[in-house]
Amino acid sequence: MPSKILVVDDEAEIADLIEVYLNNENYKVFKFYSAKSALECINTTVLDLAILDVMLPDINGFTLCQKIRENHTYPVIILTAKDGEIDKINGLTLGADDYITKPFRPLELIARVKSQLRRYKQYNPSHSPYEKKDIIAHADLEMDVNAHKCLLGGRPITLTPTEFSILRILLENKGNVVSAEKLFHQIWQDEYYSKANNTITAHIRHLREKLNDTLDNPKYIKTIWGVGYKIET
Amino acid sequence: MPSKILVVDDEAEIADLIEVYLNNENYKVFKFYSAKSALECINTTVLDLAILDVMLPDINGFTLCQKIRENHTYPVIILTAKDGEIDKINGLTLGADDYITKPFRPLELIARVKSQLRRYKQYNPSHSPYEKKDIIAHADLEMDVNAHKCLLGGRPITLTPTEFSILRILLENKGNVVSAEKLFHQIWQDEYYSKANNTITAHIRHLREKLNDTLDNPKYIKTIWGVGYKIET
DNA sequence: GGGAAATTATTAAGATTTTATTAAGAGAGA
DNA sequence: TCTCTCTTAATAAAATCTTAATAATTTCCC
Repeated sequence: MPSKILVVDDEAEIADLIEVYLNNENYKVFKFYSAKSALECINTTVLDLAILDVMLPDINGFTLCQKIRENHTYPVIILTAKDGEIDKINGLTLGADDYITKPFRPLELIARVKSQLRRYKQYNPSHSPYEKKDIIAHADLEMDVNAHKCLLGGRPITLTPTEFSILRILLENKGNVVSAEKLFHQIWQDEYYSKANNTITAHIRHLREKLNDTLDNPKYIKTIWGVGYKIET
Repeated sequence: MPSKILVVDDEAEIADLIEVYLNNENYKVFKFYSAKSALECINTTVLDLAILDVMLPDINGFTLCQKIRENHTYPVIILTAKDGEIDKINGLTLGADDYITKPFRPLELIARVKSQLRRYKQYNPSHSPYEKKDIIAHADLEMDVNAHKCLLGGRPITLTPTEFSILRILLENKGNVVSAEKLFHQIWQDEYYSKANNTITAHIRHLREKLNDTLDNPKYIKTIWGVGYKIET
């Protein structure tokens, strides 16, 4: 399975150039010209590396990097036109793994990408392609994230996008409680959240219905009163 | 435990300078002016990172890097006077994790060191000296903060959010007395507190009930008269 | 030191508030 | 039109807080 790489740069020529070089190395590229459009990808796709430009029109690269770090540990390479030392140090401090100044030499970029991927995957068995999970399984539940399929005891059940996301997030945090607020923010980015909002509960109900979960003895989604929901390990 | 960093450079001033900066960050530095003398250290010491100059009198930095990679996976940063693209690409291809050209800015070097260590240790639990799990244990009590679980002698007991918070705060201050007022403020931020308020006491009672604590000889939550509550070490 | 008086803590039960579930239907978007 | 999402309102469940009575501990005055 080829590594999946996120590329975000508002200068289309540069993003396109990077894409060409990465494709040439057989990587799967997810290219975006704005941070906002990239955010959805970050929250729904299992990625292996991200290349972010700092100067984006909507959200800057540093912030985007932090957003990634909230839930992921794959390497992040920051690209920038500025060569300021402070900038570099900031970038690296905020969770980036490498910092490359424009204009860069494509082959060096590729070399740094390879180096980061080697560190991330080869030297770190838990991230290696063999154990890599685009398929999340738990008990007799099985989710194929890319295919957007969900099997319950071998039988397919149809989930709406939101239901799918909720179940995926809960499974990714298997064993830990996830608050309604966190679910909300993971799914709808940083929109306003209020406790009066009942949508998460509604979707949870639909999910439990489809999973045949009873409230008094739920097999999958447990309610932790006053805290959130969780799936037991 | 401070991270252990190998520094190899035949230019003594540079090696010494790096050592000063690294010591300043509380790293333990193993400094050598030649590759040969460094080799023994590589084979006998458990290191966390290596900074290697390319132009060494005896064995060049690339070779040294490969020697390290024969048995170790900790990050290697290559230093060089040359800014050639081919060199950089070679270095990164041969197993290095980063490549910095001289003259370099010390703070950038430090930032890159930190970034590499973060990747190596923090993002990769198997190398991390401390467990990442958020578990507080005391006697036959065990709290998993993320899972919002509490085990008493291996058996799960269900605590309400407030009870959970109180027990957590007491355990975090194990050995020290925590006043009712402090508990109150930790849990309900900076709301008004009055001694007439009996809520903390009520929750303490529920907690003791669930923990099977008797008042005359409490195993967990002791009352310090006129002061507060504490859990003995 | 002994013994009220004052202070502080515990207990228990039930009212209140908070939080979660349910169900049905309106609204948006394909 | 159909599915999905979100809202509303009613209901249910659980946790929290209050009250008041009781118990324990300290204070302090003789």
